[in-house]
Amino acid sequence: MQTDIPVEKTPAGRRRKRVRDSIIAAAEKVFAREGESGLSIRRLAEEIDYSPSAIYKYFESKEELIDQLKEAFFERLMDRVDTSSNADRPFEDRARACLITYVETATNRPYHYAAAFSSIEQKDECTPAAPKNWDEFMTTNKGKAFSVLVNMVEEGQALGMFDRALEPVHAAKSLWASLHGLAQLVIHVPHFERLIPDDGSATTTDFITFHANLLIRGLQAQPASVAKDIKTG
Amino acid sequence: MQTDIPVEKTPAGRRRKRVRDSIIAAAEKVFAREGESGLSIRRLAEEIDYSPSAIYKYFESKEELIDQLKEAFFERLMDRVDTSSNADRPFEDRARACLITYVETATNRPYHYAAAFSSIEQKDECTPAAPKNWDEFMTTNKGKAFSVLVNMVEEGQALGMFDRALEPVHAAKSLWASLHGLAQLVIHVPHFERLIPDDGSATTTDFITFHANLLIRGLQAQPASVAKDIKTG
DNA sequence: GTAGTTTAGTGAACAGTGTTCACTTTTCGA
DNA sequence: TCGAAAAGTGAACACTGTTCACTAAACTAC
Repeated sequence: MQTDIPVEKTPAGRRRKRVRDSIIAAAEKVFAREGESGLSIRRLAEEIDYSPSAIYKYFESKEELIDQLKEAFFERLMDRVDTSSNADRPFEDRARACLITYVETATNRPYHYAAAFSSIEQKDECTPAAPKNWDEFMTTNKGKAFSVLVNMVEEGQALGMFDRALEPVHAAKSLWASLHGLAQLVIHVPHFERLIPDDGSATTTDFITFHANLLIRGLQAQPASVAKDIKTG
Repeated sequence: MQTDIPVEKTPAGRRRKRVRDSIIAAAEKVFAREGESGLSIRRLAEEIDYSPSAIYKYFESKEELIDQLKEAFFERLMDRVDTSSNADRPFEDRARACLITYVETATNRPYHYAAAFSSIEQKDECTPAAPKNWDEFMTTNKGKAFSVLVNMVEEGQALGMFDRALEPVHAAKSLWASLHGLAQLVIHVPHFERLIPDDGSATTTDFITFHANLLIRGLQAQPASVAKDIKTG
């Protein structure tokens, strides 16, 4: 029983990988459509024509399986955000695109994104897997996605477009929170984008753009009288 | 079986209310400490010394019970945000306090706040309870909390402190998203406030204040060259 | 090629969940 | 006091994740 990453070059190893992948594929299919509550081990087993207990030869628990889905999703998210922040365009366009990509990728796979933030921090030390310090966090896909934001802030500051008084990591955390929040509201609040008194026909994309513009505005260099209000830590 | 709001002036009615409240109290106690996963009907029944099926004489389902907890929490949230936005202080202080109160109240009851946004919108019409239009939403406690934000934006615009080019409801939605996101990250990302490369000693409150300041900055009146970027819908 | 040891896969079972339903007991109004 | 309505119960149903003894296949070493 070796569910991690050892050599898989022997025929048996390939066969094992094939089965494992088929489990993940089936799980992905169900999960994307119905989320965590729709995905049961027994249903999964039925879908791939194995017995429920067989799955436990490939994954230690349901949680580990779902963690794989979440990590894979975050890798994708990180990749897309990174790509759009490296495009060959003026900085402000790239910055905006980067923010918009984050929210759109998240909302396109609502169950994945929602599940990725569904566990709650326990104040005790019962979850040893949680990255405690900065370096550990930065090896996570979440951490990598976050570092894209930090780089973006720093580049904006270097260009003189963003306020240099802002601590880049703080500003990036603030940005992350704002993006995350919009994604969550779009996912969890029914018809969030249509929540307008006169029932305007604004699309989700329109509002995401509006939000991104507002965030960028907050980061921009300000008259001294305003900027001095911001404490950097 | 009448689980809603009829007259409760008769002795039997009072007794019924007492039992119902004791169920809610027990549920609240467990839920605040362990969240939805720790709260089972059987455990709840044990705690109040009734049989599990007795609970179904008072609540139609576990979901209805939890919905009550969530609504009560949101009423409290709304109340606190409203209070801090009506204090006798300069506008900017009130605005900041209002934003900070939202996040702090949310993070003080992590399971309540997380649970309040845990259901996912179904594109079909399977959830008839979801408020579809603006007016219906505004009768919700969520809606009322939201309207506090709208009022705040409008007051800031009237005072000339916030950019009048911003559509108030859009700006409020953007604000809500940013606050919601910070609350969620603090709740769901372990040690979010301590996520600093040099392990600075910034507290959660410090960061919430930083975030609020940044948001207010984004709303403030801008030079025309910047403000024209914002589309209002 | 055969013996022995891993590995793959299974079915039954355990402990738990929300929920229902026939049933008894209590309460209360006429 | 009688009868109806409500309160409360225990057993059962259909699920869930997970474990474990067990068999069947596959690989390693002689």
